[in-house]
Formats: sequence, structure tokens, C-alpha cells
Amino acid sequence: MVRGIKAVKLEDLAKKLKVSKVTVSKALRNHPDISEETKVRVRELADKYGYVPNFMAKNLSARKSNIIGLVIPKIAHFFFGSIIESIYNTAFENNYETVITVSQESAEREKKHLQSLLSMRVDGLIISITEQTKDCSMFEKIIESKIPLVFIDRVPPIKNVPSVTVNDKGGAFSAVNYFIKNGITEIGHVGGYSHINIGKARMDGFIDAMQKSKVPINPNWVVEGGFGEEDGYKGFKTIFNSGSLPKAIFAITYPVAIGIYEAATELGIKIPQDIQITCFGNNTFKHTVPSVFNFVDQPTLELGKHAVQLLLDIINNTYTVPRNIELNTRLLIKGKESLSGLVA
Amino acid sequence: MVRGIKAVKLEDLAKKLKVSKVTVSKALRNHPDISEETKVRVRELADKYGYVPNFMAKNLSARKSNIIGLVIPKIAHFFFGSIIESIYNTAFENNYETVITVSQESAEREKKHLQSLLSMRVDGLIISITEQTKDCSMFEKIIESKIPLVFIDRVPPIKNVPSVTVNDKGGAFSAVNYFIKNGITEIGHVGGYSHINIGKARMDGFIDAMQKSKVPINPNWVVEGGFGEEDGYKGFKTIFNSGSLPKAIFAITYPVAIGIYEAATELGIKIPQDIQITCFGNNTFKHTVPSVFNFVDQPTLELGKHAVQLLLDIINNTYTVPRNIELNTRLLIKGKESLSGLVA
DNA sequence: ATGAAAGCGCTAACAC
DNA sequence: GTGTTAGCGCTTTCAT
Repeated sequence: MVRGIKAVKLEDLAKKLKVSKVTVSKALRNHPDISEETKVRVRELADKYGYVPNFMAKNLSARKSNIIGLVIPKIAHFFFGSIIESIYNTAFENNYETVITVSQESAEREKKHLQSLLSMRVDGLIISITEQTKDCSMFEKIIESKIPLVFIDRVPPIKNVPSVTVNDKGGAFSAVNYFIKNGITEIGHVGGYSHINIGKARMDGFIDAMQKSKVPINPNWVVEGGFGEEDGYKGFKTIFNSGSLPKAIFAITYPVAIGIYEAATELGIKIPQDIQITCFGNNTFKHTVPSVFNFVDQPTLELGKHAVQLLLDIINNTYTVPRNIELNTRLLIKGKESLSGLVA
Repeated sequence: MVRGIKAVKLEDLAKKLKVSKVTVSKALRNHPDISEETKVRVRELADKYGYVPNFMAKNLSARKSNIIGLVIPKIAHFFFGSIIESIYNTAFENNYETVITVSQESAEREKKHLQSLLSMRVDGLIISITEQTKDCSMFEKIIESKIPLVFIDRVPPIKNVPSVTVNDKGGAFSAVNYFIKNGITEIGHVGGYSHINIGKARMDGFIDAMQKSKVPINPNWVVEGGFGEEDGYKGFKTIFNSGSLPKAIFAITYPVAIGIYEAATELGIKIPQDIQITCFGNNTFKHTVPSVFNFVDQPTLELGKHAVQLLLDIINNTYTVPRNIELNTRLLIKGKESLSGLVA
């Protein structure tokens, strides 16, 4: 196959200018060695020829890439979509490219992508683990080898690892507490696996809110699973089959809420008339368009921004002690102006 | 900064096995030169050492990358999010990595990303242009240099270029026609720039539907702009300031519909009671959750899949004549089961 | 079937 | 200031 834009290279420019490749290379990178005059000449010719350095050669040689590697479970998902956008744009503003990889909630793919990214010699990694990630050895190896790494939202159980998360427990608490304060006490929770931070913390928030108000928890209404629509669907069927139904459900994610909605609709149960649902996440940037769900709104833009900044700080050695940034959530009630979260 | 996983390289494996780098390299790539026995030995050691080839070196040397480059206007946007996911997964299944870049509707960023991707020596490109892309010289240069290229959804006005799109005109027609058939004739269109295929085609569909039913078009209710929320917001204000309001609006995208919703709400106008809205796009994979909008549903998964397949066909020289694939849309009416699109 | 040599395009170390 | 010399880790001739 014929191929390849007639790529001009350093050498071509060097020949034209009757200087060496090195001079051109340095001039282009604004190296202090080179005189202002040559720099100008070089830059002009480079512009004229539309010179773009060969990415592979540059990074192979420089042993760094100006790339941030991202491993995220999902992409067509509002929460992750806007996190990715935020990370991508923040990195871009700081002259970093972001290589986005998507694990599709598969631990195996996650590992594969990590290897690809490492082989690309990324300067740092931002990771949100899959719902089934249990083996942390890969992460530990990366940490050992001092490659800058920040976890975002979903964090594995590793000591002293930098992370950016939201106040999951507090958000869950305020969601459940809102139901209780409004006289609803028959509350279920379609939750996430407890081996992941967000599954555990949101469950804890649920339990805390119930206990604090001395509301008994019906174990039939509490299920644990993954973070997708199918999990919400299955979760609701499980609750339904237990013989009785709650009046409200706290769902761990927006997709889970959608799954619950679908199962309920199939069974002739009306949302929100028969059962109210509050979930983590959001379905649009703006909160003005009405929804059948209430939301524990997560500041996705801030999450992404902080993750990149934290990572860059680590890359530039600004921090050496691992930092854990926790951002606040807000409770959004459908049909109402947004309320501040009532955190425990 | 200390760095770098103690990367095992070909040489390390070669030494251990007392063979040359070349043998190891060939064995790993299953080259017929090498005996089955050596291949097994090599693979075993590579596995044991967790050998991952250096991406940069490999591609610099091989002059190809097994990478598909993607340039897309937005990411935190349901339509593009699911297109990206579909492209990414289809590519992955075919052993290609996808490098996703996001232009944020900026023609300048688009160009920059194209250069980066070219310098990565991507094997092919999938592009959806920004709302402001007017200069096509970069695309033409790429086409000239025979780098495989497929446009998806948003296509620039270039002759004979491979593309995957939806039936924009037909979808628009059925959306507007549905209003008319239900007795609503005061219909506006918050549309997109006519210099882009989708802006033009959807406008044409709107006009056709109106004319076919002999419904007069009120020019005050027809505005043209970008594809984002702010454009919908501005568009509605423009219509409002004209002095009269339509009973229905056909919006070019989901974000535009959201913008309209916001402006209307601000002005005390109720959606959908006062004005019904139908837009292209969707806000969730599943169509069961109710929405205040009707949708001209686009088959995002299919769009992505076809784009990758078409690109791979081009890369592998299966096709030489440019192909244009056009997929059908469906009209989804809120609160009702989905209907088939009524295409002209 | 295996390997030595050359080179992909760039940057870093050290001359001059 | 500028250029020379060596690689970065891999693949591709072309010998053997």
C-alpha cells in the first residue's frame, strides 16, 4: 500500500538551512544554546514546510512522551464522559495529550490497556478501576516503579495512593436522609460491590442514615452488584421477588437507576409514583431539564481537573506525600431547585 | 525524576535464550522463518518476564502503528460518547488501538489533533468535523497522501470521500411531518449551519415536510447556528424576540433542545405543554425512560461499527471506490412505544 | 533456521 | 553557538 505524507524531517530542514539537525532540533525546542537569529530562521522554514516532529522518534529518544494515560471503565455514560472531557481538556491546556483507554468493566482489558500505556511511556496515569478489579498487583508494580499515578472516583484498596473522589458516604447519607425527612421509611438500596470504595462507602452512608433515624433496614430490599443497567434491572427483580416492595430506592449509579426503571415498568410499577428513586450521577450538565430521578450530583468537571492537577504535581515533584482529594456532592431533587447536600 | 518499569526488552530475552534479538522478534511475531520449537521457548520466556514491546520503537521501526486516529467534536455528549464507544470497541475487536482526540468544536484544535495523529503514523483516520470547519485543505492533503480516512456523521463538502451518515433529511422530514399529522402547523426549526452536511440536510427535511403539506414557513421561527446548548438557548431567545411563538420546534441536536428548554423555562414557557420539541439524538441507550423531548433516534452503535469496518476495508484495500453508507433513523415519541420513521 | 548490520527520526552528551 | 557521536528498541534486508 502506498502511504505517507511526504513527511519533512529535521534533516530536510537542516540541509536547506545548511546547519546540522541538532541545531534545528534545539532551535525548535527553544533551547538556550541557539542564537535568536537562527531560531527565527529555523522556525520560519519549519512553518513553511509544515514540519511536525515524528511522535514515535521523539518519544523513543526522549524517553518521555508528554502523554497522560487514562483507563476508565466506560465512555458512553454521562458521568465518565464528562470526567474524560474534563481530564482531556485540562491536560490539553497544560500541553499534555491524553490517551484514553476504556476497559468496559473488564479487569482483563484494564490490564491490557495499562500495558499498552506503559509501553507508550506515558508520563503518568489516571485510573478508575473496573467493577470487577480485585487483583491489585499491576497497580502496585506501577507504583513501585515510580510512575506517577492517580486514581479517580473508583479506587482500589491500596495504602497511600493518590486519589480524587467524592464524598460518597455523605452523598448517600443525604439521599437517604431526604427520603426519611419526607416521611418515607421503606427504603431499599441497589448497591455496588463492597470490594470497591464507592460500593462500600455508599452502602455505609445508606446504613448510617437509616440507623441515625432509627429506621429498620429490610435486608430483602438491599442488594449488591455491578454499576450497569443490567445490574439495576436484576437488582430490582430480586427485590420484587422477595415479596414486598419499598417506597423508595437509593441506586448506586444512574445506569442502575435506569435498569430499575426498566424492570419496574415491565412489572407495571410506576416510577416515581409508586417508588421514588435517587441515584448518584446525572444525566445532563444542566440541572434544569426534569427527570424521573433525584440525583446525588457529582462534580465531574472538578474531579477531572483535580485529577490532572494532582498528577502534574506528582510528575513535577511538587508533592511527594500521597494526597487524597475528596469533593462534595449536592442533592438534586426533581422539579425543585437544587439543594445543598445535607451531609452527616 | 527516577522512573521506568525495569522494561525487559528483546535483547534481555535474547541473552537469556542465547539467541539473537532478531530471532526473538520474529518468534514473537510468529514469523515463518522461525521453528516451532524456538517460538515456544521464546513465548514462554516472554510471558514469564511480562515482556511488552516498546510501542515507540516498534512503530518507528515498522512505520505503521495499528492505531486508528479519531477526531470528534465532543465527548461528554450522548451521541458522540456512544459513537466513540462503538468505534473504540469495534477497533479493539480487530486488534486496533484507537487514539481519541476531541476538537471541542474548534477548527484550530481539529487541525492540531490531525497533525498529532499523523505524526503518530496512524493507520487510518475517522473524523467528524467541527461546526466551524470551513477550510478543507488539511483533509484534502490527507486524502492526497492516501492515508485511509472515513468521515462519520459530519462530513465536509469534498467530492468522493468515504463516509458513514444517517438519513438526516428523512429523519427531519418525519419529525416535522409527525407534528403536522397531529394538527400542529406552527413549527419552528432551531437548525445548524448550512455549511455542514447535517445542518443543510435537516433544514431541507424540515422545508420539505412543510411544503409537502402546504404549511407556510414563518421565517422568524427558523434560526441557524451551532450544535450546542448555548446555540439552542440563543436560538430560542431570537425566536421569542420576534414577537410570536410556534407550537412546536424541531431542534437539530439534543444539546440544542436542552438550550431551548432552558431559555423557555427562564421565560416562563412550559415544555412540552406550550411548545413541543423534537430533536436529533437521544439521552440514553434505552428508550424506556420518559423524556420531555421526542427524538429522531440515530443508530450510534451502527454508525461507529460501519465507520471502522469501512476504514479497515480501505486499509486492507478491499475497496478502492469511495463508499457512502447511510443509515436510517427512527422517530421516538415520548410516552409512546417507538415508531418507525416515516420517511418521505 | 538464524543472525549481523543498518536504519527508523529524534534527543542527549560532549566536543569544538 | 554549533556540530559530532551515540544511542532509544525495534524491524528489515541480506548473509550465512
